[in-house]
Amino acid sequence: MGRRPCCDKLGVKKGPWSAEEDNKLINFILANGHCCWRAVPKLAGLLRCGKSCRLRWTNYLRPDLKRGLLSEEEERLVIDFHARLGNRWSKIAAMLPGRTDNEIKNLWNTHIKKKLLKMGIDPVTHRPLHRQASPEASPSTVTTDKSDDQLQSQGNEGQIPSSDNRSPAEASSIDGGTDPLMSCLWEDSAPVLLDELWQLSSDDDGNNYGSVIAGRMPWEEEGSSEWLLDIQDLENLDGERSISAQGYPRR
DNA sequence: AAAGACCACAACCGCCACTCC
DNA sequence: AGGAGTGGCGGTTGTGGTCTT
Repeated sequence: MGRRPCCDKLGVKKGPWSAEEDNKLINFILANGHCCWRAVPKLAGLLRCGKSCRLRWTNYLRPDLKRGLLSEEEERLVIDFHARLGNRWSKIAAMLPGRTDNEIKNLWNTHIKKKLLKMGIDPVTHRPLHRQASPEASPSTVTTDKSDDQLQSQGNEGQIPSSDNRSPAEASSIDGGTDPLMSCLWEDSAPVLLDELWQLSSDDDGNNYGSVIAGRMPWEEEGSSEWLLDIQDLENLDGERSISAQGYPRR
């Protein structure tokens, strides 16, 4: 097709966003919304491409974003959704309100993957590593002698022979068509029914994940309005920002 | 205290899907 | 029908902070 780049490289700023740029983008979108991302930088007076603006907004500036580390329960959800969906970060993120695909992807690559490996669980297939030594143990062709790098580059392709990027678990769920959680996910529905779905669904080994979510869901915890404070911080550009250039206190 | 290694995460890149004309 | 434009996704990279030697 031969498409144009999303922006002509000339005169377009790249790299980390300044507080002033953030402020401009926030003010513009809160006032006007974003009808067309390509037009946003021009209208907002930013020397950025629309794609960069969209990314900055969705991954960092969006008012409904949660900040800070994922709770253990959120982490567990990510692991389970990954087992079912593979590297479909946006789908996974959609089930965790206030979290972005980028955030979850980063978390997976930096934390969870290592954690699972440490526990002897293959982060790709979500099966015990030693079980994969036997040919019939896993539908995957992954073997234990693969390095972490190989697993990474393999992504979820290693577990998915078909071209549609489905994990074996999700493929079987879809083919079976009986998993309410999966049907919810595939229908892109909001996570409002998640509690019930967790209670209904159980994994291959019969574990009932409903018990994991016995109490409040992670996103019900307080702090969902912290963005207001953050925006106020951004608007206070003359003073010292209480948040770092990345937008939240660093570790 | 300094240097190098390692880690975490924001941002970029390239591709794909969808819509419009 | 198919080209062009746009949004969105997943993989990767760059950068700054922290840790280790």
